[in-house]
Amino acid sequence: MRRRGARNFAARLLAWYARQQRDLPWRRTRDPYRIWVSEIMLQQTRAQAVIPYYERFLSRFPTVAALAEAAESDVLAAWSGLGYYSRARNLQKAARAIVAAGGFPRDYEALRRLPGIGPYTAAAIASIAFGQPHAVLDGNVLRVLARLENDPADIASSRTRARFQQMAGRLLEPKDPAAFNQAMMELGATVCLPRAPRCLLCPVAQDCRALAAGTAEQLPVKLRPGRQERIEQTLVRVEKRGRLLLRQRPADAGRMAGFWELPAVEDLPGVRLNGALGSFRHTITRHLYVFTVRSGTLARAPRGFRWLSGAELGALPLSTAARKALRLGNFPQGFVPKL
DNA sequence: AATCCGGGGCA
DNA sequence: TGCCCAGGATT
Repeated sequence: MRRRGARNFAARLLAWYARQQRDLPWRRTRDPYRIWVSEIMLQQTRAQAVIPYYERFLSRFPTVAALAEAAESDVLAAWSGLGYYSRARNLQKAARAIVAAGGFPRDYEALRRLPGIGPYTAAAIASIAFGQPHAVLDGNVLRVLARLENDPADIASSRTRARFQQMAGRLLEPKDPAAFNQAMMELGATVCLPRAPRCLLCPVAQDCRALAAGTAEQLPVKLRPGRQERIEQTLVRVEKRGRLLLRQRPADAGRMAGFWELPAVEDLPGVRLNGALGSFRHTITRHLYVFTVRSGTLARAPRGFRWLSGAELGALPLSTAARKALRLGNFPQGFVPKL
């Protein structure tokens, strides 16, 4: 980059990546569909968390056509537990657009027009699946670059991001954009860690101005307090003849639309409450929910509710909060909520 | 430019 | 407990 030029930087990085990269399932294919699915799942989600979902999702929907033809509830059920469910809806919308267009888009601009594909994902697919010279900029790359340049700018600001995007583009090795991009992210994920970076193992330590200055652990700078809000709520598990009372969130609900969840106590006028089954915490973005779960009885299902068996639950998108609530007891028989 | 969207893993 | 994660859409 500076002292020795971008070429030598890329050479050191790529040599390291060739030896030290993790064996991840999406690195064993060049199928654009599989690359695409992996990139969507990896948005704001760690690789280790993605792996089991990735394998299951692809065995369930092996091709773009299979995904396009599926029922949305099946797609959501396969995504259930991964979070950010608009990713799954947009993935299927995009699959239908790809089928309608007659093929997978190959260039950055066309990829960028698909729902759920922003600047990062378009660059990732264009480079990894099609070898095009677009530099990715994700949380890992931002951190690596801030440290390489010892740059204290706020990475939450869009100006800083635009500047770093240019920087990444200058460093990019045009002979192998796929490996270069993945190597930058791999470095951030396994060596250039947010706290306690492993600088002794870093293949580009000689290029790093933050290491020389002793500021690596202070970088990157990210302003934005974002206070957490605490919300307490009581959920009720109402059972009748081996079935559980659940309700489906409306299709136009802002978050987790279409997901099945347990009723809160205020949703059930006339419910008779029994003992407490336990409590648990559940964080959604910046809200900390503290749920208490009680069992209750009710003669008939109120409007919008249904009685569901354990087998039926298994095939439906179930909120993670509902799963945690069901783990507190033994209902329904034989149903073990995955988590 | 600020907010919202899930959920888990880590020190 | 707070922070971060192969971000994107909406306002």
